[in-house]
Amino acid sequence: MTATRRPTLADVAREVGVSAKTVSRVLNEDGPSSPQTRERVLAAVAKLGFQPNLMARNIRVGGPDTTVGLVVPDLGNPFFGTVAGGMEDTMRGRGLTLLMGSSAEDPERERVLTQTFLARRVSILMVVPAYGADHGYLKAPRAAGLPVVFLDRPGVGLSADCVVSSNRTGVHEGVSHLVAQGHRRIGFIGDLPAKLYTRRERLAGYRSALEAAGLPYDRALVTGAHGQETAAAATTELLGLADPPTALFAGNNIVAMGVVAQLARAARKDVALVTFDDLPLAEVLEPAPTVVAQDPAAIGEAAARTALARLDGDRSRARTVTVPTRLIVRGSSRPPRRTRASADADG
Amino acid sequence: MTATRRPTLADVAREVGVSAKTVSRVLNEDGPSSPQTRERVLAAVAKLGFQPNLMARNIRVGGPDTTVGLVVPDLGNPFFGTVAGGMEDTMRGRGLTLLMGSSAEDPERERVLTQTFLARRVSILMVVPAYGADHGYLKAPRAAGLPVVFLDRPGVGLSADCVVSSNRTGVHEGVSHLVAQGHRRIGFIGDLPAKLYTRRERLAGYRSALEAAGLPYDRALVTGAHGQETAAAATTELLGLADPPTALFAGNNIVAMGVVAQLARAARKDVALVTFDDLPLAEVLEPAPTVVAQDPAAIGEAAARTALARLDGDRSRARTVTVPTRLIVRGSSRPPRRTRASADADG
DNA sequence: ATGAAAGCGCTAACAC
DNA sequence: GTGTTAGCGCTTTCAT
Repeated sequence: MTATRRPTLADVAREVGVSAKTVSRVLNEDGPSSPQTRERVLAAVAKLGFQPNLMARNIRVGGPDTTVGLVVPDLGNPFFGTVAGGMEDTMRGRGLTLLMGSSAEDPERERVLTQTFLARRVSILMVVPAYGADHGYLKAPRAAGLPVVFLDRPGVGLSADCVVSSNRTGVHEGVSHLVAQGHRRIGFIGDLPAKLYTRRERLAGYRSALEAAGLPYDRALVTGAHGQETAAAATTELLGLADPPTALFAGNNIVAMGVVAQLARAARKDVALVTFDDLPLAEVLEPAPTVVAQDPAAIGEAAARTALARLDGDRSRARTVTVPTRLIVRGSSRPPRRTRASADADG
Repeated sequence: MTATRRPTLADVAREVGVSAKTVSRVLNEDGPSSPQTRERVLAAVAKLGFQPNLMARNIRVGGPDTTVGLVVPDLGNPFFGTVAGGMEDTMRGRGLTLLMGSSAEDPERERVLTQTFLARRVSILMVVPAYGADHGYLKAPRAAGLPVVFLDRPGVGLSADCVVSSNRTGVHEGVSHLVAQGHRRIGFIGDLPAKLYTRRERLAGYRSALEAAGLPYDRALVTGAHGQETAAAATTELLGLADPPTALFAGNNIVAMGVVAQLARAARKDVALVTFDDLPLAEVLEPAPTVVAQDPAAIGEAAARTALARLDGDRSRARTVTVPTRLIVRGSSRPPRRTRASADADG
């Protein structure tokens, strides 16, 4: 089996006995062409199995490639997968293809990946910023007209469009719900590192809810985790406090899974729980977790729409789109049992 | 803010006062270059923010682009996301970037996506075939040296490398486990359509396990579902039979979620369950599902390794790599309660 | 150690 | 309606 060279425009032209430009015209429905040549060109294309080289085309046309570069921290996390899906659905109509890669939450890898996207002359760049990354190096490409959109978290060192969930108000709502159920001591297990945007925003929502309820902010009740195991450990730690919380708030989907697992193992059905991000099979768990659900597909769509508007010439200043979260009340956010601690507090 | 033109090699050359080729040499560490020119070129590159145009490079070099095209049926399904992650980890060392798109399980969309990948001259093409798709059109590119690997399901109309889970033996093992627990009537809820490769293979494993145990194959116990809701309905249907199953086997992760949810809603903890694919938070569910776990990351890695070997000149005939599944026994596969039906059967 | 010219596969701009 | 020429940004080849 010899590796046959892929046919080019010129090969097709030769086959038909016309010029390359004519073939190009037929294929791109550019200028006019007689029905007959049209026919014959198409036949030759089919016969040779010709496939236009998009790279060559793009290079000549000079415009950007019809791809969208997307950097996420983790391909296996369904949250980002669903974001990508929403994005793709919105982009398909424009003939844009997704270039996708994982930064593994590592700024260096994010940078390398971004650079190869730039080298490919993507039409649009979408980035879920890795913690600690600086995006100053995107200033020039952005100034040159490349739409840049940050997802889930704002970028650093660069003012660009950004699409995030309503972290603060979402958490506020979730925590207020716990307060309304009668909880006075509510633990917060955020993501890590503590300076991560989502962590800060969500913690702010937690604090504002406490404040609104006239409840004190107790640092001992606030911790963080990265991954299911550390979230489980954090749960154990909070529940082991001298004056333990009667309810917990979990700061993202992974943390939530760790907390749910640990509460189940410890058979602590008495501890109320609200999580950020919905969980698969949530309604089946006992108790079923009350959640502040994000809408990842909507995030992807919003990002796509924003970027396409830029591509279409929108030169207004960078804006932040906030995609609303939704509180889904299930069984896990029940009122506190009256323990000695809470009885004391009430007294 | 004027849209500054992106600098080219020639711009850098002009800035330094050397020829384009010299700049090219420095950047690619091709031929020799004096330390001084090197220095000055690098400085100019940094100053102008020059970014080589990969498309232009590839076009001249003639080889394929350093991208890998991957087509999956659903970006939001973590199974495929994890496959992609495993793949990417293996590819990164070779400087390959992932082009990823969703076919939405639609042959037409799969074809369009594949064609744009071909037009981009990807180095490798990876496809999770949509049901009903025919891949004959990939013969020519494959003959021309493009490594093609099918994932999860074999391709149709084209003999190419393929990486699949050990569907048949995995299910055999899972069903045999139920048999060993004393179950005699085991329902099978596969995926749909019924002719889908994974469905057929898994059903074959079910039948072979029954046969090995000397149990009859009862068509009434075999059904299928697509999506969580229909899986729940199928569960209800099977359990409503005159002579209902005491155990169920769920044919994939989505079906599994529907079955778990329905069993929970119906409070049927007496029904044993084994699922294909592990579930998030499985250990926390009550009862915790026994599963035949796939290893999606390993599938991605195996696919990547196979394709890279082809890229490196491996011309041996197409092979199928089978990635082993693993039976994880949890609480859901308990022995049957003695019901009248089973007592009759035993008598 | 460096440069000039030619060309990768395609299309823009102008012929005719 | 079709062909010619030039050139996108880069690298190859061959000089120097």
